[in-house]
Parts: sequence; structure tokens; C-alpha cells
Amino acid sequence: MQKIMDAALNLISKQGYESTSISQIAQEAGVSKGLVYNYFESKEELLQRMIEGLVAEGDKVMSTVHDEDPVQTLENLFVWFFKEIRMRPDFYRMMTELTFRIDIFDFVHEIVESKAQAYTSYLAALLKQAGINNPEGEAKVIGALFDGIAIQYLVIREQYPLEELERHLIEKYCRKK
Amino acid sequence: MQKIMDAALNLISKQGYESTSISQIAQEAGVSKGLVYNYFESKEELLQRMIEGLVAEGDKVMSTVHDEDPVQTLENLFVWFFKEIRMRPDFYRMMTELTFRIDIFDFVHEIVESKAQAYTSYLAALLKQAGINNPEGEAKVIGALFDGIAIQYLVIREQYPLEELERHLIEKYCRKK
Amino acid sequence: MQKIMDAALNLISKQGYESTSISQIAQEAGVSKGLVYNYFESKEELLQRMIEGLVAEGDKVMSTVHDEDPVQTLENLFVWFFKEIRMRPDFYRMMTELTFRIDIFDFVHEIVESKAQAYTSYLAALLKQAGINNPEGEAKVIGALFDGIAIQYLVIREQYPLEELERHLIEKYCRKK
Amino acid sequence: MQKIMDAALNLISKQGYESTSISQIAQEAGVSKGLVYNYFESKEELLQRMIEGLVAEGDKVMSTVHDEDPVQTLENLFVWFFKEIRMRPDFYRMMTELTFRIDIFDFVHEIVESKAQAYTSYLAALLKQAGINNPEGEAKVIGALFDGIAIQYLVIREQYPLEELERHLIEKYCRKK
DNA sequence: GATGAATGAGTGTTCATTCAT
DNA sequence: TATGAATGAACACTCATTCAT
Repeated sequence: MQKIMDAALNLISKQGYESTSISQIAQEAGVSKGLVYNYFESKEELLQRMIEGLVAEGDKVMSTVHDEDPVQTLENLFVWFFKEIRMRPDFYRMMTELTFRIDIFDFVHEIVESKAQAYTSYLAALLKQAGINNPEGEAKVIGALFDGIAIQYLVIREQYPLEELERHLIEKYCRKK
Repeated sequence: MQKIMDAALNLISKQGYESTSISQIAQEAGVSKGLVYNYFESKEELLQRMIEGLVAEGDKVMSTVHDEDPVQTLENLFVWFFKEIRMRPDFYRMMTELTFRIDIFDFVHEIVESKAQAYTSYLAALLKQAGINNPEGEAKVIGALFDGIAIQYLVIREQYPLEELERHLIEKYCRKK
Repeated sequence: MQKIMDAALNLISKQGYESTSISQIAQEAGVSKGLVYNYFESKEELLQRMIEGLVAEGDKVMSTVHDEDPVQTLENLFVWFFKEIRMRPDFYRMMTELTFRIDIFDFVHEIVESKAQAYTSYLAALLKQAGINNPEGEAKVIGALFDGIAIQYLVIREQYPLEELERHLIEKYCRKK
Repeated sequence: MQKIMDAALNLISKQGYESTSISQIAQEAGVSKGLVYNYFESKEELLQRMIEGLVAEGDKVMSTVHDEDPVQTLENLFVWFFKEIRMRPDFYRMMTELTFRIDIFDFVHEIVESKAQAYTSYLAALLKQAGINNPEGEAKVIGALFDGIAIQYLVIREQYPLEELERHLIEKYCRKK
């Protein structure tokens, strides 16, 4: 079952959902087509369960971010974000692509929107505690900035100066004298 | 022919390329399936020609951005960007989605990368003329920020505080005392 | 109109009837698709009219074969046959192919059968006049032999020793002491 | 799988390759269109595999033709030929038709040419051993004659005096005093 | 007479899904 | 639990045919 979901993520993130067939996924996972349907009712359910699993994994890691010191938490959050896109680029690439298919994958849209909102609120709260001006506006800017960094890194990969940006941002928001 | 491309953009931007059939496009455009193939050799050629046309339109408008004063040019550029995503969200949504299908739509990838590079260089030059510190690093940040703003606006649309961000950015980069 | 039929023969004999489109024929003939339909009601009618024309041409030539001397007529007939397949291989290749499509091109079947019968009767009469034993049996053998020579020549062409066979047969049937 | 190939042979031999659709074949075989593609990658592969199978069957039978006495072998060969076209007229009809589609079915062309060459060589050797004059020339004539007999029988069938010709030929070549 | 834009039924092929084993 | 044969709806694409110009 995990093998199936791994294979699915691997293929779908590279080829897209429609261009990836159940046969391909089964073959990549080393099982038969029929078995996929023992575990998942449909191709869409496979996608949904896979995404839920991956989102939960991300949540679990994110829950370790909290620290007594809000500035430290902020830094942890930044570090977590950069670590995530570096470690699971396939997942984020797939999510970005699916998010834009509004008419078709409503549930992805919902997940992404709710996560984004939660993230922005959390960020705003931290910024406020850290004594930063206009924390809500700044949270929006940081949120957009992170989305932009992610998107650029996921597309051009090795050429993208991820470390530089990471350092720059931490410097700017967490080391401010 | 224009009706066909309009219908294609409309549907593909909402459902994705694979999930949009030629039949659907023909129906939406109010013509027959066969006629689509009188104008375009294949579904992929339709996509390519459509993108080329839309990119050219964008280029034409962008060429009016230049001004003697670099700060004014910078402001024009910002205004142009926000106007673009507001006026042609379907186009940008489609492009973002296709950009991630590296294995399949190489030509989109190439267009996007070359545009991004040109845009960043131009931005860096303007920032330098405007006397801003570390113009290249700053250009990257702004580039990422704009991508992020675009992505968030394109997904959540009406709820996104686009005007607020626009004002905020112009203030920050062009009105600096 | 003749240009259209020439183009059609040329293409159909090489690619087959189904694999040759009206567009191709029109293009090869240097006219528009629509014009083809001014002259011929349908693709099948074009085929039929073309075949009728070509058969008539052959008949015209064959009518010059007759001579007072039956042995000379026989020789003329042989010479005519070899000349035909050498000069119009495309036509005979097309006819052979179509003849086998019993369920579809009934009219070809009919033409071929009636021609074959006429030919064999004529041949039998000549052989009888020439004093040959069992003229009807022999006519059948010669008929089959000619079909066989034709088919082999039409398939392998240059490599086939057509002259040798021509000489051999005339020698055997017309020069008999 | 055999049912599919039987249905395909049946239909293609009567209507031709292009005029026979996969739907028709599936329907005639009593299976679904999709199943055809479980067994064969494409329509052309179906054709190729079918032909290979049928050619192999023919080869197997032909290998029983040989006898110590060359004249007896010759007679066996004649008998084999007449038996073949009587028992598998569909196969030979289909092969003849496909052989003429040089531009499209190269592999058929190759099979037929190589078989014909092998057959003619074998025949020439037998005729030589049987002490017949000009065995190579005679082999070519017999080869053509057989093709001609086949073609005529395959087109007009019941009306064709196959037995008569069979007897006549065996008499002529194998019973010669 | 001559054109080619327009149509829609049909083709080969794919693939999510079912189900007997 | 696991397989893969079987299905049928859907797809991209082709092409004979029509018709306004």
C-alpha cells in the first residue's frame, strides 16, 4: 500500500495526474493492477488518500516547530519550510499543479486554502509577538514570498540559490537587532 | 480561429490540458471537432500557437513600460504586473500549471524560464539605477514575491487583497524617501 | 478531369484505395477537393469511372489484334498482353488488389470475371483454329499462366525475366513446326 | 486469441485490411474491442502475428513433402499446393492482396518474395533430378502457372475447374513416360 | 467552373474499472 | 490477498462529403 502510494507520487509529480495510468503505477510499485483496486476504490481516492497522508506527515513535523521564544519559533518555521521543499519537491510540485485544476480537484483546493490560511494566521501571531510592525500585512508578504520561492525552486531546481535566500530571510526577520 | 483559442484557454485554464478534450473545446467555441483540425494540426499545436499568441500580447504591452526615470519605470513595471494577472488570470493559471509538467511540455518550460530570466535582469538593472543596495539579490526576492502573489491570487481570487499588496510594494520600492 | 483520374490511379495503385484520400488525389492533381466532387459524385464513382475508362482503352488496343491468320492473331495477342502489363502496371496492380475485395467492390469483380471469360473463349477459338489439341483446356492453362506472369512481374518488376518468358511462350505456341 | 485471429483472417480476406475495423473484428470474434489490445499492440501487429502463424503452419505441412524419389516429391509438392489453396483460400487471398501494397506492408512483401524464391529453387532442383530439360526455366513457368491458378481459383472459386487442372499438371510433369 | 471552410461519423487506441479465479 | 482477462466509454485524429461563395 505504501509502495503503491510512493509509486503514484513519483509518477504523478513528473507526468501529471491524467497522464499517469493505474497500470503504470502498479508496474512501478511491482504489483498488479487489480491489487490497487483492493486498496483504493478509484484513481481519485488513491490521489486523495495519498495527499492526506503526505499532508499529515508535513503537519507532524511542523508541530515540532514551536518554541517558547517566538523569534526562535519563527526561525524554526523558516528552516522547516526550506527543509520541506528540499526534501519533498515531488509532493509540492504535484500539489501546485493540482491546485490549479479548480473545476476538477476541489478537495485539493480546499486543503491548500485551509493550510495557507492557518499558516498565515500562525505567522501573523508570531510576528506580532516578535514585535514587528503591521504583522498581518507582513505575514501576507512572507506567505507570498515563500510560495514564490517554492515555485521557482521546484521548476529550476539546482540552479536556484535556495541557501542564499534562506540565509537572507532568516537574517532579515530573526536576527534584526 | 480566435473563438477556438479563446475556448481552449478558458477550458484548459480551469480543467488542465489533459482533462480538456478537443470535443469540449469545439463545443465551447460553437464549431465542429473537424474544424479545429483545419486550423491546428494537433491538440499540442493548438496549445503552442495559443501560448505564443498570448505571450506576444504580453510582450507588446510590456514594451510600453520604459520611462526615462528608472524609478518611474519600476513603478510602471509593478503596475503592469498587477494589471496583467488581473486581466488575464486564465492565461497565467494555465502557464503555471503547464510549467510543472517538465517531462511533457518542454517548450512551455523554455518560454517561462527565458521570460523569468529577462524579467529578473531588467529588474536588477532598474534597481541598480534607482540606487538600491544589492540589486541582484533584491531582484530575486521581488521576482519570487511576484510569483507568489500571482499564485495566491490565481488560486483564491476575489478574497486576495491584491490592491493592498500593490500599494504596499509600490510604496516600499518607489516612494522610498 | 483526366488529371484527376491520372492522379487517382497513380496514388491508389501504390497505396490502396482506402489509404488514398480525396485530399491527396486533389493535391496530386493540382486542383481543389471541391472540384473532384463537381466531376464525380463520390470516391467510389471516381474509382468506377476511372476503371471503365482504363478498361475501354485496353479494349480499343485489343481490337487491333485480329488477323486473318489465327496463328498470327495468337502471336499478336501474346504480344499485346506483355505490352499491356509493361505499359500499365499501375492499372493492373490496382485491379488485382481490388478484385480480391469481393464484399466491397462487386463491380470490379464482375468486370474482371467477364473479361477473363471473354479472353479465355477467344483464346480457345484461336487455338482450335490453329489446330491445337484440347484447345479449351489449353486456353485455361494459358490464361492461368498469363495471370501468374502478370502477378509476379507486378510485384517484383525489374527482376522478373519478362522478355525471356515472352519469347519462350511465342516460340512454344506460335512457332511450332 | 485464436478466435480473434480467425475473425480477423475471415474479415480481412473478404474486405481488405483497411476496410476491416478493429470493432468489426472484435464483434465477429465475440469479444470487446479492448481485449484485442490486450493481446496485440496494434492492428498491424495483429496482422503480422496472424500471418507469421499461418505461414508457419504452411511450412510445417510442406516439410512432409519430401520423398526419396524426386518424381514422387514433385507429385507431393503439386498435391500439397492444390490442397493448400483449397483448404486455406482466405489466407492466400489475403496474402495476395497485401503483397500488392508495397508501400505499406513491406514485411508481407519480404515474406512472399523469400517464399517464392525458395519454392522456385526447390522446384528447379527437383525438375533437374527428374531429368527435365531447362529445369530453371521450367520452374519459373510452373511457378507462374501456380500463382495464376491460385489467383483464378481464389476469385471465382466453385466455378474454377481445379481438379481438372490438378490432374492435367500431375499427368504432364509426373507421369511422363 | 472552382474553392476551401465546415461537418460529423468513424478509426485506432487508451485506460479506469470490474470480476472470476 | 492477489491476479490479469475483460469491458466499454472516451480520446485524438481522419476523411468523405456538403455548400456558401
